[in-house]
Order: sequence, then C-alpha cells, then structure tokens
Amino acid sequence: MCSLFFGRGQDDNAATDLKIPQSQIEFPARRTIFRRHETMDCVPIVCDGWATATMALSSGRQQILSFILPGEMVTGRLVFDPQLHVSIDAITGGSYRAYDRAQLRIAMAGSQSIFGNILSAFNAENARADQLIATLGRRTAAERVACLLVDLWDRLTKLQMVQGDSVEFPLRHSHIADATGLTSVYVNTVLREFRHAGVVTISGRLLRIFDIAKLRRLTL
Amino acid sequence: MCSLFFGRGQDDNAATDLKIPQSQIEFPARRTIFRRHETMDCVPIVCDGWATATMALSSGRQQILSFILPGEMVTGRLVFDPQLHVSIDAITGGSYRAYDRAQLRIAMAGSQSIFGNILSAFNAENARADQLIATLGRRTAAERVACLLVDLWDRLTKLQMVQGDSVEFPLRHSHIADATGLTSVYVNTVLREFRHAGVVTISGRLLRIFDIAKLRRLTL
DNA sequence: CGTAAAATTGAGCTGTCTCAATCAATGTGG
DNA sequence: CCACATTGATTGAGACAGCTCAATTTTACG
Repeated sequence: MCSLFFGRGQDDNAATDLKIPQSQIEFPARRTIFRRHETMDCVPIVCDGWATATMALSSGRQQILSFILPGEMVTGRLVFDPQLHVSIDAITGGSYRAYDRAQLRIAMAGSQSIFGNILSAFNAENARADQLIATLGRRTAAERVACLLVDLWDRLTKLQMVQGDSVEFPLRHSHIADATGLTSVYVNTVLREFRHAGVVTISGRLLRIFDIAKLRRLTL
Repeated sequence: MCSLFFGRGQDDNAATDLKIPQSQIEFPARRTIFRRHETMDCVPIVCDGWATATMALSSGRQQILSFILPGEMVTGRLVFDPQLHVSIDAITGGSYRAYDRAQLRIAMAGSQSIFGNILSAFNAENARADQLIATLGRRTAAERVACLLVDLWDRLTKLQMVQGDSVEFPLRHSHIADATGLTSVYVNTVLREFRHAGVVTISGRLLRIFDIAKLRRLTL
C-alpha cells in the first residue's frame, strides 16, 4: 500500500530510479513509533495500519493533529524538515517503509510524477490541517465528529477499503475525543445521538454510515 | 520589509537574480485582498501592514488561520499550489509585492539561501498551524489568548517592531476572538482579567506586556 | 463634530466537562 | 479453552466555562 509514487502514469523513468527500501519495518499496536523532536534522516510512509500525529501539552492534555492511513507519509513536512515536532503513535499494528530524504529529494527533482504526487499529498495534508483549525475553533461537538467521520470515510473510500456502508475502523472513543477536542464521555453522547438518528454506527471495530448526506450537511 | 530572500548571507549570486517586482501594490484597511478559491500565478509577500488568512463556515462563523505580518508570504502553500483555499483580508492598510511563482521556483532551485529561507518560512507557518490545532482543541480561553499574544510578541520582536514593553497592535477584540475560537465578549473578559492582574494592556492600538513570564507560563 | 464601530459590563443560559459507577469487550496466562 | 484482568463503552448527576442577548460607554473615522 505504498502507492504514493506510482499513483499516476510514469511520465518519465525517474520514478523507477527511486529505490524502494528493502526493509518494511513492522510496528506493534498502541506504541509510539517516533518521538517528538527526533531528527529523522528518512521519510517513513505507512504501508499498513493506522497511526496518529499527536501533540502533547502540559497536564496530560493531548491533541491528535492527523490520522495517518496506509499509503500516507507520516508527515509531508519531513520531506523538507528533518525535525519531527510531533509524536507518531501506532493505533493498530502495521508497517512502514523508510525512504531516504536525500534520495527522495533527488527523485522529486528528476520526476514530474513523483514531485507532483508528493506535493499533492503534502497539500492535502495542509488543507486538512486548515480545516481542522476551523473545525476546532468554530464547530459544535456533533459537527466536529461528523467532520472527522466524513473525512476518514472519503479517504478510506479512495483507498478502496470501504465496502457498501461499512469500513474497518480501529479508532476508540478516546481517539475521536483527542482528534476533535472533546471528552471521550461526550463523544459517546454524540455517537449515541447519531446512532439513535439512524445515521452512524460504530461497533466491533466497524464503522457503518447509513445516512452520509445528513453527516455531510453537518460539515458545511 | 521584504526580507524573506535576503535574511541570510548570499552564499551564491542567484539571490540577486530574483527580480523584485517593480510594483508594490497597496491595499486599504479592512478589505479582502484575495478571495478563497482564487487561482494565483504569483506569491504575494506583504511588505507593510497586517493581514489574516481566514476560513469561513456556514452561518457566518469564521476562523482566522493565521496573522500575516510584514515580510511574510501570504501563505507558503502558494509556492507549491496555485489554488488559494483561504481568503486573505487586510487588517490595516499596507502593501505587498507579487512574486511570480515560476520565477520563484527557479530562484529556489538555483540558490540555497533562497530555498532555505522560503522553506524555513513555510516550516514555521506549518508549525504555527499545528500549535494552533492543539491550542483550539485543548486549551482554555485564557491560555488561548496568551498563546496568541506571545506568538505575535515574539514575531514582532524578531521584526524589531517591539519597543520596550509595547508594540503597535492593530487587532480588535473580534480578531482575537476569531483567531482563538472565542467570542469577542469573552475575549474582553479574559483581557480584563489580564489587565487587572497587571500582565497585559491593550488600548489605543498599543499592546503592552508587563509580565511576559506569566503569559508564557500559560502557553506550556 | 456627528455617526458608526468597537469595547465594556451584566444577567442568565447551555453545551460540554467532571466525577463516578456499571457494564461490555478484549486480551492474557494457565 | 476458560477465568481473570484490563481496557473501553455507557449512563447519570451535577458543575462550570464560555455563550447569548442587551444596554451603555468609549473610541475611531469621515
């Protein structure tokens, strides 16, 4: 699931020059993979499993900045900046490939398709960050949860992981809480209301969306 | 005040190859300069005055994503992506220079110093966005206001616009509210408490910070 | 100098949180 | 494969941070 470089047609042959790292490194569930302030000489791309980019504050508070799905760079920032300023935590077990940054930059300079793919991934990441700022600043709890679910749903759809009205969904309420700036207790309340309205169900590591139109209306 | 390209030593002469646009375009206070979804063939850099990058939601809600100070790119994103996805609004009157994106990219490719300056500006912008996400998601009202004031204070200090304990400060309470996800009424309350505690004063377009240590303690 | 915009203050309300208890699910060791 | 232990979900009661509405004063601008 490392489609980042090969999603578009190869308009040149530099794409094949980018060596795929031999090793695909496994990580276990619920463990920190990379720590804040670590200096990275590589750009890891998750091949399999879910992870988060998390920022910690004093007194135990923490905020999830983004969910990292299979095929995504841990952070696009790492292409330009070796300093990791967030911590990367596994949700499920999985694996990643570590691409050498210098090599990556050379490959980007040599290939329009690699350049375009990485940049558009980075742009999408930044766009999501901006959306999240607006969401956390100005939306209600129900809207925040709806925004998160719709965003993930659309990304998982692109990854062809959605089947009908359901996807495998490893997030716990506390993840949703840390991503939306809410409490897990209140996330539960919001999800109960969604459930009773027949909109969404989360149970047994499975997300089912019955009325995505109603959910999307909350994201406007 | 367009120091972005000339901040560091010129380690090569490409820096001087980047033509400074003849025109320095003026903008009036309190007007939208660039609209959301506009396609830009240039990267504007504010020379003078303050502006915001703002995202609008339904029902009149809006969130300020960042304040743009003299010398800063309107958004680093524009270096890589011509689509503007936020609206840029003037706070004060001022001016900007429009750098051609294609030319800028060539200059970046040719000069380590230009490349480094632009990238580090972009990285700083992204780091602030991540901080803002954590702030809006997990901090109290007083902490949010403190974070904003400290961030602006430090940036204005670098720009040498701070004199002693005071800076010129054109933000109204509604700006602070839209940046912190609060109400202007409650911003007023927070600022009153700061004032009574002898920490900060805002009046007559002037920000004075008497106890920055106490303010910084709120940003941990 | 008059008018519009912003700041200030108060009273009351509500969305979300905290605390706490119970129940369900998941994983572990024997 | 079961009993136990741990982690997560669910629910309720009460508290409070921050909001809304509204009136008044101050400041800025043409």
